[in-house]
Amino acid sequence: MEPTGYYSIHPKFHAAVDCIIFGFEEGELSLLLLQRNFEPAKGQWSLMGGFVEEGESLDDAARRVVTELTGLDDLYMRQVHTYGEPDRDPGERVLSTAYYALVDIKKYDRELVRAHNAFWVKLPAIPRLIFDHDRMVDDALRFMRYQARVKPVGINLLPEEFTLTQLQTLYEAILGEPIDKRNFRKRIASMDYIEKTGRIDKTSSRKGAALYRFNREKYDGNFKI
Amino acid sequence: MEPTGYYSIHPKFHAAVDCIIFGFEEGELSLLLLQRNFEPAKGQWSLMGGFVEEGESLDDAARRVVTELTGLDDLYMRQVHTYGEPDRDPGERVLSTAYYALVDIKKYDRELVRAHNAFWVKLPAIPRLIFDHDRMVDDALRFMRYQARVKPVGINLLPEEFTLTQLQTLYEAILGEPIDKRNFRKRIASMDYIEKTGRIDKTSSRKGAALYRFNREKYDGNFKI
DNA sequence: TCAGTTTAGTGTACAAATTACACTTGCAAA
DNA sequence: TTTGCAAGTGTAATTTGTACACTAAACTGA
Repeated sequence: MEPTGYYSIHPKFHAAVDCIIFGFEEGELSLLLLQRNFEPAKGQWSLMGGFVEEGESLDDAARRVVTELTGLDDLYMRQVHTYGEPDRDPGERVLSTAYYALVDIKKYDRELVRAHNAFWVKLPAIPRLIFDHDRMVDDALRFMRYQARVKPVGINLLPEEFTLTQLQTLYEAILGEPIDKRNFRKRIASMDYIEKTGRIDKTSSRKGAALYRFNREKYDGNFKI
Repeated sequence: MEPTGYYSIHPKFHAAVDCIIFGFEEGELSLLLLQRNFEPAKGQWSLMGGFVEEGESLDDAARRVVTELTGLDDLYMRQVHTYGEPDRDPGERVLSTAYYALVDIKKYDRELVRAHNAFWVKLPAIPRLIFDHDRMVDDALRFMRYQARVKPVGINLLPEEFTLTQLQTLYEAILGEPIDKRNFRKRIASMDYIEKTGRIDKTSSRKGAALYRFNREKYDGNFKI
């Protein structure tokens, strides 16, 4: 179609994806981080990442990388930002696109995670990360918080069925502030796409708590931004 | 530092930036678009774009590209998204990062724009664009609208000093809906970082309208979101 | 000079949304 | 049967957002 010479006078670069993998447990957000037992930056902490391959879209690369580490498919992932400073990777020039992923922390493949020398680290205890990964985490967290304020994305961090107390604790963790229980439940009650399953969770209280579920069809029908 | 072999087994890609350049005139948002008199896709409409060069960051590349076209420096620009589908450019594989820029439409360099065969096109009249540039415009517009709702970014589309009527017309154009004049002025009055200059604009009314200015120091001091 | 035209500028009442706040219920274990 | 524990529930006050119409100033042209 076009003369390939048009493109070939311009440089090419490695393209990578780095994934900020969020989990939720014990009332706190966690990240799945690698203590790198491989080069470059062996021994240091980093995000899970990987290079984009021929014929693979950025989104697919990000998905592949998270699946490689967790064994999970069907992930909620969103692109955050692309980092393109010439010296951001001290080895060679690499353009890296950050994605965040939301994961049900009960479900990941422990073997795969162990094999990668990866660990869930609670947010306040995040160690210093290599390159510009600290900044990626900041940006992803800000973006995820924004999205959680306007869409029920956080639900992807919980199991299929969850109690309202779990949901509230999750939102407190995401937003970083306590929420009034009655106001919270009033708001949830007004969302018809969060519906009672009729089943009861007995693990965390003697009385038992009603289990709820996210109804995607009802939600998509409403599309309140 | 690291063995370069680590990187070299992975493919490299062209990296481009494409810029959604917004202007504001006669109560409407416009985009600065190219009617391409060069390959590829000669004859079709596209965004202004360019390849990322060695040693140049993504942000710098986007800035350079907009400056090449408009002669303007000191631009308000934000990264929108990176598009990485393998076949998005039918010529060769190119990863493209979209940026939006806000430009005072009174100030650009007409010679440069003419030389590039570029034209300001009002939003509702945007033609079909090449590749995935339509989607880039959609995404940029959505992102810019969101930002305009929470920060006074739109002010970058106006001259240094502006009347409240201009500002209201701008926000009506950005949000795509009419705004009540009294409520609008009430809201602006509560923002101490939009301050009267004491000067009067006589061009658009016999009575004359007070000129206002954005005070960055006061705004940064407040950091409301 | 006076009537007409044009845009700037101003306040109040109502509705809606958000916030603050404390006790009762049901169940199981001791 | 008593105790402990988390689940579940309503109302009043405040804040925020929305609807709405006239006067003021200055120039123009008859």
